[in-house]
Amino acid sequence: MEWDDLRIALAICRAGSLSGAARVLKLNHATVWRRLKALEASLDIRLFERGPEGYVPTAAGDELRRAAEAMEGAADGLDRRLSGRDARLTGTVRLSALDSFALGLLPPHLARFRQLHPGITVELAISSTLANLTRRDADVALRATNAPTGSLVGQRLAEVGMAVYASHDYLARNPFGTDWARHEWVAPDEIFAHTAFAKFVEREAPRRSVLRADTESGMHAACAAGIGAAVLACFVGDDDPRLARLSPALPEFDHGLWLLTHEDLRGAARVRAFLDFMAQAIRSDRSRLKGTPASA
Amino acid sequence: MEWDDLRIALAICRAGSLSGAARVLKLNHATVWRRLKALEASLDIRLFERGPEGYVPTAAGDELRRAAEAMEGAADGLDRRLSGRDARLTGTVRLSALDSFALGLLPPHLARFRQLHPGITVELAISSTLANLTRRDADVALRATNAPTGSLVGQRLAEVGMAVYASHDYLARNPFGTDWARHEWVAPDEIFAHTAFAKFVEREAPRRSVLRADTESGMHAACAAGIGAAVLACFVGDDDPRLARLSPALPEFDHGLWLLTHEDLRGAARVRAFLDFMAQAIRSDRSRLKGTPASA
DNA sequence: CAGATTCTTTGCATAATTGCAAATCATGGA
DNA sequence: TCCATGATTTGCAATTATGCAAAGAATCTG
Repeated sequence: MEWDDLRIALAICRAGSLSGAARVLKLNHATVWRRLKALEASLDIRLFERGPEGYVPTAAGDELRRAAEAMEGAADGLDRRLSGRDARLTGTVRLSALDSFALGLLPPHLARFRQLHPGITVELAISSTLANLTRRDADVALRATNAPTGSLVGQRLAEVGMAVYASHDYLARNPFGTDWARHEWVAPDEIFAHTAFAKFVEREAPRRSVLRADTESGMHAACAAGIGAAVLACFVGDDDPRLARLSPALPEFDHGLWLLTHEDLRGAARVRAFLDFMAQAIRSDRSRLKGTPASA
Repeated sequence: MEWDDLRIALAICRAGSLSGAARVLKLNHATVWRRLKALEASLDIRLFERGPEGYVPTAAGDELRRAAEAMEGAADGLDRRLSGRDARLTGTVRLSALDSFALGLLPPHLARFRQLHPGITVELAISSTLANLTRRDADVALRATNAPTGSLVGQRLAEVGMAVYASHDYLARNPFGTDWARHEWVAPDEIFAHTAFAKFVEREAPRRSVLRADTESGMHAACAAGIGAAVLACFVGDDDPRLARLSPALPEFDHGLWLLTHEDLRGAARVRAFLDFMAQAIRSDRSRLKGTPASA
């Protein structure tokens, strides 16, 4: 099956005639006719009914139309990117985000933003949930906090719910439900002993931490691997089929998710575009982020 | 731009040579060469670097690859639907993979496999580079090892190169080049003190580990955040624009990447399909995995 | 109804593409 | 270093695809 024959059949679908398609494709109409005839022969399927309305796609012709449109989208997107014609907005936006957001929430949104604005390079600076590892300047920060500080301005997009999770494997071996003291725990590294989670584990299950990690992704991986229970963000835990949730969202861990930028960057077109896009994208995820039962 | 030329360029991406692509496409190699040359001329962009590794896609070549794969998915899906051959294969394939492969290498291939075989569910069990966290059974394992063990059989697909990386921010503050003893290090957690990397850091820079992690992803994130230098897989470090490579691929860390399965699963159609697909997909990434200078 | 217009289908000549074979290049092994 | 092997690049002839023009069919208008 020749891919370019699919393109020709698509043009026939759209024009409703061979000569119309030929004009659009800048081919001789005889060529269009022959290529369609060859395609129908190779597939051994009639793609069009020929009648007073001209060429009308059969059911198979409709299937072909959908596939060919997807191919056209991919090819045209490639053409625009390679020719540099799709570069209205340019520049770099530096985004600082926590690792669980960077890995669990942002990739599809960043991919979509990239499609919309291929001229904008997003530099993602991953920082740890459990520590503020760097003082690097970022144009935009996605922060789990309860209020913006300093010269940062922004908008609160969602509540981030946290809950207790454990893997099905682990639970098969440790069927203790919500009896936290009997569980083994994947806990924050000791340098983060001041966090709410660390305090929770020390209070509820002293000396039951069997593994410690310094990133939420690390704890997530270890929890999923069956080492122990952990308190994870609901949007991370609920999306992982290996995990079961053992508690409702715990209010003592709740915090807001803010999209922040520097006051003086708000007018920059690329930053504006990014902020607008990310705000809308993350808001569309807010029930998932909150971890309400509807999304469990 | 001819759609069928994109298909040819995709075959070159995968085979890494003109003659390899010609064999797959059942074309004469001279035809492949000319069609590529014509495509590069029409786009006025170089799509491949030609070197000792064969044909290696440029950035534009990678763009083309993605678009062509999407087109291929649409075309193949159409072919199957029109021929009634769709949905032959069903079932579950459980894949065990190391976290750096799971996060850095596999997602596009798994997405592609899903397109080809929507009836097959792939369950991904992520395990840590640095520890074998679980004894769960997997149908297929992607392992960085030097020989298969036990009842596992498989094929060696690539060399995985490891090298020293550090972020540009870190290097601006610590311009010590290859003087390892003066660097600060992101190192494996102490429970993994037996690994080649841990021994390397103890030998080259005793007591200079400023942060430890129990996953390669965690070390990667910390290295990228500017905490210190780290030994990372080349396919992870080279693809991260925040990182600079401070060494060539280090032979003492080199290991093979094997695609393994149980002897008794080799005949299962879904596993066979998965193995065949993944072997070809990962082979096409082999120069990236090896971390040769051409891809740095 | 006849004529004009448009579309589809076909035959032939021309142009473009492809395969074949050879020359050239690069790499690995003895 | 030489030889073998495989890959890339090039020239020529053969094959295939395409355009041109004409024949045939369908529809519309006066």
